[in-house]
Amino acid sequence: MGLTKSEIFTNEQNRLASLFKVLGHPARVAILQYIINQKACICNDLVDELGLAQATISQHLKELKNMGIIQGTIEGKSVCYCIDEKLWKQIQAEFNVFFNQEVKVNSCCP
Amino acid sequence: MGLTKSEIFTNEQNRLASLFKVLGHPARVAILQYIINQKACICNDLVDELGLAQATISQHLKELKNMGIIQGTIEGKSVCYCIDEKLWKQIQAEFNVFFNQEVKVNSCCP
DNA sequence: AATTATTATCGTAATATTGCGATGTAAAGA
DNA sequence: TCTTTACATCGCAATATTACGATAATAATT
Repeated sequence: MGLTKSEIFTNEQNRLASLFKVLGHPARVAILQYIINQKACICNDLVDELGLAQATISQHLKELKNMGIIQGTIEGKSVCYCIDEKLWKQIQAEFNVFFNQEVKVNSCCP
Repeated sequence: MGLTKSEIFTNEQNRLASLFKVLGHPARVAILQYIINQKACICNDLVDELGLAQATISQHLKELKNMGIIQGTIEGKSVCYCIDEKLWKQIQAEFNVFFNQEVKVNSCCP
């Protein structure tokens, strides 16, 4: 046990869940907000900005990269991160499809 | 370690992350879709519908209830679950605020 | 070439999550 | 009352996540 039974769910359910999951940590929310709001491309600044160790930040960045939400470009000895705006908008759209499902009226609901 | 350092993040960041987190499991996505799409109020049917043990379903329902996304009404010996539509729309709005932040243009981004 | 700066990765400890059997509880029905 | 049904909760095992120090890798700087 302790292992999610992905095989019993639909691809859509697994996809949605993994998108939600990667956003389900305050450090990753903070990292995204920071990258979105900086004009310049930040990288190591995240370590100073958030109060987490460099290894920890790097790990969170990796998860965001794995989902394709951010991209990292090497610039000399540092790395510049930015949002993949296309995917960003697409995720929003996928979430809205989920939320916009018409909720059927149930007798027991107030 | 192994403990999320909530205290270093803003309330908004922690709030968003916990909303995303509760949706970040395919069983909970499936449960929500099922409740949304049933006209009648379902309860134990979830155990048959998804391939998970009753104890497991009950635990996922509890997490959704704790976030206020669903409500359970006792009806005889069963429980009728439904979406809290008001909160449902509010969560969607909170997500959209997050996604609609203007992404600043970065020199390094393609 | 040696040093420094920036990031990634590895290994590991602490904690959280997932899943389920067993058991408890409360209402309905026999 | 006894049994059945429908859930909730407890306790546990397996696995995942979070965090960080140490170290490796790479590029700039001296």
